Amino acid sequence: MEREGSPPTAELGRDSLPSGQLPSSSLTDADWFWDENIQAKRARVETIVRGMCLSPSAMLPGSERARESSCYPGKSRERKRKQSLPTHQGPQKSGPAWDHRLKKGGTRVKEQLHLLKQQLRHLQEHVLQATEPRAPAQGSGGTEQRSPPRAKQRSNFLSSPWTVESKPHQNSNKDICGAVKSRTVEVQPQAEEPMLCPSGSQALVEALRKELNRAVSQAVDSVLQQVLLGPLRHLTRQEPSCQGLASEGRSHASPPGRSAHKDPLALTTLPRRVQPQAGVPLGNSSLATPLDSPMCPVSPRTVPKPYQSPLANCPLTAVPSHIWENQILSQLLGRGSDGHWSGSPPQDSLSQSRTSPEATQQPWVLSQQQLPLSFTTVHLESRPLLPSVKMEQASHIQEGLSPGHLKKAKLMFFFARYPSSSLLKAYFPDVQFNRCITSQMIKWFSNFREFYYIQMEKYARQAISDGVTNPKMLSVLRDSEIFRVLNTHYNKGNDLEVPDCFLEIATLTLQEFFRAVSAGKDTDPSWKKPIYKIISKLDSDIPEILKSSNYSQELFRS
DNA sequence: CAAAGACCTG
DNA sequence: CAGGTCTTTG
Repeated sequence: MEREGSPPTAELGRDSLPSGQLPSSSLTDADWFWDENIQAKRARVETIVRGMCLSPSAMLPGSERARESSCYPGKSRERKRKQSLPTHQGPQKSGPAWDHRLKKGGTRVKEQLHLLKQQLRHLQEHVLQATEPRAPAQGSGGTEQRSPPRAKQRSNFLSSPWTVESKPHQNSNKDICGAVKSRTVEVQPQAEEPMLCPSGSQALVEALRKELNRAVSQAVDSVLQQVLLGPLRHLTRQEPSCQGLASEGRSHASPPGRSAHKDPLALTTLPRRVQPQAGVPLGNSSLATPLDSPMCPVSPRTVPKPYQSPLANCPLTAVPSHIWENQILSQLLGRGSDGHWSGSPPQDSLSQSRTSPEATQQPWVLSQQQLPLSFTTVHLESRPLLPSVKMEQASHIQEGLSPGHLKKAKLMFFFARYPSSSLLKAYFPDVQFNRCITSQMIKWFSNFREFYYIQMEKYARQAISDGVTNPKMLSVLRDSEIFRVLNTHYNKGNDLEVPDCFLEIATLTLQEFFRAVSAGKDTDPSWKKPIYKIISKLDSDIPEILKSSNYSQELFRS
């Protein structure tokens, strides 16, 4: 009872920021090198194939969005602390020797590679068959534009005054949602491109065939390497602009007590270092509707829908491809591998950044934007071709929790502060839940909240001592100091663009703390409880992409 | 009384 | 972040 009031206040001095830390270095040189290398390969393949058939303008949004996160904020990152998770998981720890797996997997994978190659060849033939009859019919005139402009997605981040100014380095999230891109699957849709070829010129077809062959082989190689080295590194890139789509239609829930804050200044949370840029209406944009992007729908604490309507614009709901991809990788992997080659130093990242926009695309994203019909066709068609190797699809279900899981949990915190255990289970399909695991995860979120509330209280008090009187003056914007702190804590690697809904919640929380403290409520031992209660009702739906088990792995490696 | 959380500590 | 304690809740 009594311990509630005192302790937090003690350290609320504005100086006690948990900053000044080092980046947790988890990338090995080898990882880097291979990744770049493979990216380059992919790029070439894609370029070739596309160059053959597509009118250049067709699918490119026009800007190449450099997604290389090369320039991290020189800022201090979190304390580098070993992520001690998998180690001491007490009871249900299975301590597999990872390197073993790798070795064994090596040969097996090779065999599978051959298999794959063959199968892909089959696929090509299918493709050609599909192409030839069609080409003459089409004639040279009818190259229609098959890619609806992707402006819609882009507008989200482009139009955001804050995104632009506050996080120039955060470019991991350009496209729409969707997260994982699979080298394997990706090639296939490309292979369908010939349909677009204007004329039925034999030469073209012939050339195409050659290139296809080459491309496919390369792609397979790439996949193999990837799989052996760092399966999912950089594979996923969260696209938050879609979170809103994950739910019904309430794009704009405004919980009671939440209102638009139109104050031109967000004093406390706007650190001195922020100079409003010309033309960027910093504060006057209402927090409630910062972007045209949908807000996270605030959902009452209900059971998460296991599957969102596939009718949503957001391709991330294309679950099938997802699973599909899992299967492929699983097969190649045999089981998750953790191989680290020792290799050459990193290479130029130029080639990569050049092509990164496409490289970042996900198969199912492509499918909707660029390959309306063909993708599904190929996709379905090719499926049976693959594996003679059946594999338990949910292959890498592990018992312990990996650092990747932790990362993912943190990202999830942006959407849900109080996830139920069932929600957690739904979002960690690759985790074998038991009592310990569950409580550990719950504990994680408990810790997350702790940090969160401490920060909120701290900044609220700071605002008060700074002379702020109107809670509406407070808001958490992307350039706020508190935002930086939070982002650093929950999203170190900028794996995800912090969703606007989180900013809203944070703002609200901040204001609530402000009100409470300035009203002197903090003398009450349990004065925070009402705030907790409010916040606990404001969890949003979590984007489906986060559900992917691959996502954890990807995060693991990055 | 058990479970869920907050809070404290290391 | 994990462990432990203490409260609260149902």
